[in-house]
Formats: sequence, structure tokens, C-alpha cells
Amino acid sequence: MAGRVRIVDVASLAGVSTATVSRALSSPETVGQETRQRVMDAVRATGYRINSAARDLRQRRARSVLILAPNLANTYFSRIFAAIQEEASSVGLTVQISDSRIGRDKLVSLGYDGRADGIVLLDGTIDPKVVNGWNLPLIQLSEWNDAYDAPRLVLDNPGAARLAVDHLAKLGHRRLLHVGGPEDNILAQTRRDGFLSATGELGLKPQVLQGDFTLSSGTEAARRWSDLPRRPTGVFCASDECAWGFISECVRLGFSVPGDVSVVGFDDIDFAAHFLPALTTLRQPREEMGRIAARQIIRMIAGNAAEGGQDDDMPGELIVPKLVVRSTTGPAAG
Amino acid sequence: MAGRVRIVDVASLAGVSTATVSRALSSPETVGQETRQRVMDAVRATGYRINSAARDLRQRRARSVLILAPNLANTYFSRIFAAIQEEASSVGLTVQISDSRIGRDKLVSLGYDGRADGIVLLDGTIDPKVVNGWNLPLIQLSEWNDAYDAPRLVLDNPGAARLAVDHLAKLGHRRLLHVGGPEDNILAQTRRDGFLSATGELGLKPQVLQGDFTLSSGTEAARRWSDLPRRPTGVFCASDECAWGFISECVRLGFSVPGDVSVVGFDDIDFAAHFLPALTTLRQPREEMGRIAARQIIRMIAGNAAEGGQDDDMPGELIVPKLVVRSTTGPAAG
DNA sequence: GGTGGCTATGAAAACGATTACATCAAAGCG
DNA sequence: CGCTTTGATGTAATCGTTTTCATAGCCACC
Repeated sequence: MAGRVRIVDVASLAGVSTATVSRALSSPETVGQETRQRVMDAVRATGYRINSAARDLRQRRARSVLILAPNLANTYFSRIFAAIQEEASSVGLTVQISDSRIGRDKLVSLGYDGRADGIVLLDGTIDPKVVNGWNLPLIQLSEWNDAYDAPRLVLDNPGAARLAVDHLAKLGHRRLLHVGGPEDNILAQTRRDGFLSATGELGLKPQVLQGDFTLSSGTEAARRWSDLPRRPTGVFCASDECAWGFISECVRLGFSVPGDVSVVGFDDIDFAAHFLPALTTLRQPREEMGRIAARQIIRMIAGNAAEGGQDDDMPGELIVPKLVVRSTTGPAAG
Repeated sequence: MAGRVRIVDVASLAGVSTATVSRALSSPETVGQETRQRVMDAVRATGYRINSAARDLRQRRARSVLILAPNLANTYFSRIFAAIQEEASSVGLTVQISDSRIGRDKLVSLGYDGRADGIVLLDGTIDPKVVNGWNLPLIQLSEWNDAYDAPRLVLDNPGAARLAVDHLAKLGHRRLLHVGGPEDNILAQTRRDGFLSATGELGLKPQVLQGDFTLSSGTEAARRWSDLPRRPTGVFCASDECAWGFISECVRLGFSVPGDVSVVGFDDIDFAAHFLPALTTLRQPREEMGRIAARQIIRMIAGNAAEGGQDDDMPGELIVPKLVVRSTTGPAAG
């Protein structure tokens, strides 16, 4: 008795109207004791399950949040997804996930088609016209874009870079290198800028190589590093993957870490503590970030439904990173 | 001019009926050249976007597939998700993702609420009554359960275990250890059984420790290994994470890999090639698996819509693993 | 010129819930 | 005892599409 049971079937079995069934299910207290029981029995007997499409249409809401991220394969996101999903599920919201690089038109639709009533956006490179055109509660997470008209929850990236630089400086390193991320990425930009201003203030000699957060870009950077005339002894990479790519290639090239070069990563992925040597890095509390963002979008959705479209006061919460010192950094030689 | 534009608005602007607008959008060839043009112009002028809830209700389909996986935070899945999402998106399907450990009742609803018209299931531990009760196209991926009445796409796990054992045996290892996964996991079971029968046939001495696929279970296993009287020299771990936990702890305890012990992992995650030493492992083509599964569920959904519920002939496609020899395995001493 | 077969369109009935409004009985109150 | 209030229920409109008919115009063919 599955799939094709409608609310009228329940109603007729219970000997009441569909209105009563609906009420018995969504606001039981408005329905008589005995009637409620009859309805519940009928529901059980028929195996009735609500048809969400019908309810969504009538109520003009979807009980669903949409997560948009560039490149779902990136393991950086998985913990965030899990946290969001958990929070959302706990208040009865389902979660849709889409790659944010699916093409402008599809993207526009996602925010318009009535299937989501809130968006968690992890991509700062989407055309602001598209983002601001969606008429939905939205929160920016991790990445952001000043042109988006929505609250954000992001890490203090410049502060994190400063922590890395200070750490390396304190160990005596004077020639510092940053292996950054893609030029159009806001995280890459702010980490690099933080690196440059921190080194500047300390009167250190900064150099920058461009990468793209990946293992192989770290590997590539290591080769370029080894060709440098007076090799930097302190390296700050924009991601743990990049850092590990850098380190493993250095070792293959016959250098020692941290003997010849100290390396700081970024993110503190699960493997960081288990690499050999264990990676010094900046911890980004991804699970917590996902959780907070989820709670906020849930509040915004609820508020939106209640107050009718009043946007939040758009606070920009700043998550503070933490330096985790392990074994890929050590005192500068000499 | 956003959000509140309905098909009637487009229709009246174009001076046609809603039926014509609908047709112009979904089957343009059935609509007159000039009318079509007028409709398209009106769509553009109003910024009309379809309301999916209404369409889903009317068509009784959701253009959406649901992915169910145990523990979304597990990075093993991310590449699979990405592949599925990509395939799904290319044919206009959206993707919902949910943790499969959300509680029986929510789980039942997910398959019934009309929001998904196909399911990719990556969890073999769900109550078969629930799974078989869903009246939807479904495919099992990676994990499976014989009681599920649905096609599956899985790796040849026993075959993979055999590859690992043969490799270690060929290197001269006689005392072999398997660090397995959780007892209730079908992957763990079949890999362990494959290990046991392969070692049995070769007349080798097998031992088994239980783990749970994680880094820390590998670490723990390494400690237990080091306490063993006559330590096994060849180790086969049920996942790369576990293998790396094992190796890094061995090194910390003062052993050499592969000098004192050879280790084979499972999965070939991105890091495997970049660990120091690089990990010998069994490659599981996760992206390809996701892609094939997605294509199949798409076919099943299409077939379902066309033929009206006829299930597939339930083929059980078997993916063949490949041994990737790197640097954590070497000849047995003596 | 009547019949049949196109093609292009519109009117209106679905799809399956929720909910505003009406109804009716029982109860409270002076 | 009339009048209002309250609580429980039913009736029917509604959400925004798609799709089945029905219709109308046009051409062609014997």
C-alpha cells in the first residue's frame, strides 16, 4: 500500500475531511482528541506520506536549503556539508547540494525555482547580479564577495597569515615565501595580502609564487623554490594540500624539512597531524563554521517566513584561526 | 521584477494562453514560429522562472536524485558526489544529499515525499524493509546489501584483497596481517574474507585486527602490531587512511617502512601518491563509479517514466580494482 | 464541394496538499 | 432564556503548472 496514498484516502478511511487530516498532522492541538486518534490510525493503516510538492506549492516554501560550492570533490568542504546537513535535518529541512560552476542560467534558476528557501554560498566568484537577484535568505560562508548583499561567516584570513609569519619570524626566518592560491579567489587574495603586510611590518623579505591550493601546485612550487638563488627558509602555503605537495617534493629533491626549510600550511585537515613530519598549520574550524552558518540560515528562513522578507542586519561574523605548531617548522639555520 | 512572476503573467504579456507558454518552453517545436518568438520575448521581459513545486506536482516527478551516504564528512565520498552531481546536472536533474543515519522515520519519508525520483544508496546497513518499501528507482553504490531489491555497482572487494595478498606473497612475506573495517560493514567483511581465503590458498599465516577505516584505528593497530610476538611483515589495510595511520605510527615507534614492514592500503585517495613514502594501494575508481551509477539511475528514472514502473533486470556490475605499487611495500627481510 | 488530416491554439481539468471562511453544537453569561 | 463565545469540523478556493480535449483554420484530395 505505498506511494499512491493521498490525503483524501486517509480522510475517507478516518471518516473526516481532508482539512481535518491536514490539521491533525500539522497542528494536532486544534483537533479533537478522539478524531486525532482516528486520523493517526488511518495514517498508519494506509502508510500515508505527505507529498511535498503539493505542500510546497501551497505553502510557497520548500523546507530545504541549498548549498552551493565550487568543486564538490574538494575534501575541504565535506566536513562543512556534514555539519550543515546535520543542523538542517534536525529542524526538518532537507539539503540540496550543487556545484556552483554549473553555468549562469542553471544557477539563476536554482534560486528562483521555489525548491530552496535558503542558500549557503561557498563561492565568492559568482556574478553579484545573479546572487543579489535571488530573492532568498542567503549566507556567505568561507569565501565571500563584497558585492553580495548578504551576511557572511568567514575566517580572519589576514590574521591567519600574520600568525604564520610571526611564527616563522620568531624561529629566525628572514627570507619568506608564500605559495598562494588562484588570483581570482578572495581567500587567496586576503591570505597573500596578509602575508605581504605582515612581512612588510617586520622588515622581512617576502616572495610569492602562485598556486591553486592543490597538491600538485605545491609540488610545482617546490621545484621553483629549489631553483631560487637564495632560497627562502620559511614557507607559508595557502592550503594544507599545497603545503604537503611542497614538502613531499622538497624531500624527494633531497632537502630536509624543517632542516632546510620550514613550512606552514592552512586548514588543518585530518591528515595534517599524521603526515611525516606532522604539519604545522592554521586551524580552520570547518565543522563549527558549517554549524553556525546553518543555524543562521535557519533563523533567517524562519524570520523571513514570520516577518515577511525583513533581511537580517547583515553581521559579518569573523572566525579566528589558531596556529597549530607541529613538526614542519623549526629554527632557521645559522 | 523577480520571484513573483507566474506563467499567466507571461501569457498575458505575450497575448497567448498559459498552455501555449508552457508548450513554447517545454516543446518549442509544437508552437508556431512567430508565437514562440513572442513568448520568449515575454519570458525575457518579465524574468519569468518556472516554479518547480507546481511542475513537480503536476508531472509527479521531481527532476531530482537523492544521494544517501553514511557520514558525509568522509572524504571518500566527495569525489563520488561530484561525479554524480555533474552527470545529473547535465540532464537537468538536481541533487539532494542526506546522511543515511538520520533516523528511520525521516529516512522513510525521503523516499516517499515525492521530492526525489531516484536514489543512489551508498549505505548497506539500512533496514531492507525501508529500502524495498521506497517505490523508486534505486541503485546501490560501493556498499550493498543482498536483501535490497535493486541493482548494484560495486568493487570486486575479494579480488582486490587477493591482489594485495599476492603482491605481498610475491615479495616473500609469509606472516600477513589484515587491519579490517567495522564488523557490520559489507566492504570490511568481503575484504577480510578475500584476505583470508587468498592467504589460505597460499598456505600463509593470516592474522586480523579490527579497525574502522580511520586514521586513528590504523594508529591503534600499529601499536598492537608492535606488541605481537612474531610480527607480521606484510600488512593489508582496509582503507588508505587506516594504512597511513598504521605507517605513521610505525615510523614514530622506530620501525622502518617498508624495511621492517610492508603495507598495502585501499582506495588510492589523492594523498596516497604523495605520502612519504608513497603508499602502495588498491585503486578504486571513485569518480568513474559515481559517473556510471549516475548514468544508470538516470536511465532507470527515464525508463520508469516511460514504461511505467518496470524495474531493470538488476545487473550487478563489478568494478575491477587495480594494484598500484609504490613505496610502502618491499621484499621481505631474509 | 465534402471529407479527412494537418497544425496551432485555447479552455479547463487535473496534480495533492493547506487554509480562509462558514457552520454548528455546546457552553458561558447576565 | 436569548446572545455571544468558543471549539471542532467541513466546504471550497488556492498554490502554479501541465496536459487533455475541443475547436478552428487551412490545405489537399478525390
